[in-house]
Amino acid sequence: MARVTISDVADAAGVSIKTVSRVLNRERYVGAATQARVEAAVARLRFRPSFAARALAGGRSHQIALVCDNPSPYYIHQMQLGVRDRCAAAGVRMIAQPYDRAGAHILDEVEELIGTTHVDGLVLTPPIADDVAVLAWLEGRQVPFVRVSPGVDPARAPSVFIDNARAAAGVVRHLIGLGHRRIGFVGGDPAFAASARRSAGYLAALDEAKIAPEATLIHTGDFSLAAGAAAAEALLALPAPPTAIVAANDEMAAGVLTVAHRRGVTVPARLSVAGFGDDAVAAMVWPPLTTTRQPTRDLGYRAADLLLAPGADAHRELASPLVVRGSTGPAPS
Amino acid sequence: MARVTISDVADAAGVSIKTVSRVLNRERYVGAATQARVEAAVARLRFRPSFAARALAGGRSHQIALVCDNPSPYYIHQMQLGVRDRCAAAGVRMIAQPYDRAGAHILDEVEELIGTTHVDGLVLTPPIADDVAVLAWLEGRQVPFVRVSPGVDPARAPSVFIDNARAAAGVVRHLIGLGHRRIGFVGGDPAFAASARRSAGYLAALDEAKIAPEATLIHTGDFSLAAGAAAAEALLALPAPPTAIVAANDEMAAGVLTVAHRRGVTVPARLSVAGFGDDAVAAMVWPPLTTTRQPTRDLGYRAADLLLAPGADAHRELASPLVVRGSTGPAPS
DNA sequence: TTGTACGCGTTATCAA
DNA sequence: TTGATAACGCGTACAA
Repeated sequence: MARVTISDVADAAGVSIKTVSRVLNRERYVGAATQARVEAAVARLRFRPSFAARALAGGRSHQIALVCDNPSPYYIHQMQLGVRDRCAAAGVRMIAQPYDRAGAHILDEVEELIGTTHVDGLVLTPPIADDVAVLAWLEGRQVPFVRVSPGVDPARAPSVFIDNARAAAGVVRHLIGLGHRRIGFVGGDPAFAASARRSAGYLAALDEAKIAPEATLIHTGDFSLAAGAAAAEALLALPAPPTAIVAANDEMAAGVLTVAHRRGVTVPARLSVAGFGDDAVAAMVWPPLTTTRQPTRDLGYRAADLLLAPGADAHRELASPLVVRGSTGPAPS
Repeated sequence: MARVTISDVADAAGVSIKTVSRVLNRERYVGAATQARVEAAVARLRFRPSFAARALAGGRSHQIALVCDNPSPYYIHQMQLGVRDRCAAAGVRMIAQPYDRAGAHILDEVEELIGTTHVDGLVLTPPIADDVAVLAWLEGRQVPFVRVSPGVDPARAPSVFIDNARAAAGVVRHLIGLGHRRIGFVGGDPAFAASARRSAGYLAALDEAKIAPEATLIHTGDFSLAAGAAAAEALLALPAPPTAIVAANDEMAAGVLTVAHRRGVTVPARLSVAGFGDDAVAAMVWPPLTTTRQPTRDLGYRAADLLLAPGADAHRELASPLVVRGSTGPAPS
């Protein structure tokens, strides 16, 4: 019942506690035989070092925090699993800290998180990754952190990201290649830098094909399913409705599909819908696309890697997950 | 940039560190004036007590963990937010610990979690809430924990839950009241106790109405959207397809809807679909139901309350979220 | 009502 | 290559 401490292990192995500590921290200068004895004792006693004590004495807590506040539960979940996997492999604990933007005062939350838990580092996802007050405070405290998909001041700290404009342009280009000319767009929450980039990509692809953008075909959402549905209602009620709709994330694409189905618009015979982003909702479209890419989890992997093994290239652009999702078909003639 | 400690606060307030500690822990016997001075100093210095030190010295870490491994990101997200809210109000930090069942050895994970982090308690969600090895180990270590929706041995520890059988029966009864006689059912993952209860409710309601259950109308899924879609494929291809389908959770209901739409089956004119569970995917059905209930977050609230303020009724049955979701309409004649 | 001395379990420093 | 000892920041027991 009582906690097993380092001294217990030391006694069991017949060495001093400092030696046990050396083995635990993989320091140099430990005799092979000694090391084996210690490791055996650790395993036999099921010894687990106390993070509290390690943090107090050593200044390292062996924990990092994943701070996220995102509209998509799928995104959060994949990110959590991705970061967690890499942390586990590195012997570090990830503590997930979900927030809701409504709760305001994110800086206070971060200050308290750092002050109380002593985490060794942070992974920040949008929109917190772009909160300059948070960034400044962390820099001041010299707390290591990695930004996921940074928008403002992207070179400011280590980060992982994809080229959102290029990826969005690719999706639109694909639709244009299928013969679509009237392509609707449902943009994301402006609070997320990715939204603007995806819009830019949409416009760039249209421009490339000499298609003039039309204001009535462009809507702004907030990444929620309901927003996708609302945009689709408006788009499909147009006198000249689009033959294809691109949504800035998969959840909004699902919302578009829902409305299309309800209104009896066949997809893709009369409409093509392309989502963008996580694999999450991909299964909702038809046929369900089984992609090998897991963009969000991948971002989590890389973010954790960057935090745990710094020194490598600090700004990683991941290959864009340029998967065209949804029931994309040729434009009706 | 050095850490602000209790002694700094003590100096600033002109008292001893013990007095500061008293104020922090809201102990009795502190002069009003003293308390005010200390609190002022705490605020001015932005002092944050170190969890590590508190855990070491006092045995309390002021942290609890939410351990979940669930197929639905929506569920996890709502649960995390619910538990987090209550913890924040109580001055306790929630550290979310998502797992994937594939990773096996959940007992090891829990042992390590407790051993290293010293969390003061655990919230366990299904299926971990029913892992008897984990339960036994926690009891042995006297670690407080709360089970969410326990299946096996439900009285074994404090828990929060709803009456799944009753709720499922209510949904089915509602459909029967609309004239439906052939009602399909897509069950959940057998690893989750709730699945069996929901099936039982379905059967009970049929029995009540003297409707004989048909094997071809009953499918088993795993709570995923794809499983709902697969079941719908089979059900709608039947010579005598059901006029209504009940899914054991909302994600599978969404899968059913997707397939129905794809096959040109109008909902609800020719088919009614009822999901069950989280609000999450409710918006996907039509018309979007705005319910005031948030069943999963509610479970999180209560679970946290139970853990943080024990002594109250240790086994809380929440009112069943008996909301019939989806496009339920009368049976076609 | 307030303060003093000790210990929690680990790492860091320095000596052996 | 190892071991003794002093921190780390806070709570607890006791004394004042």
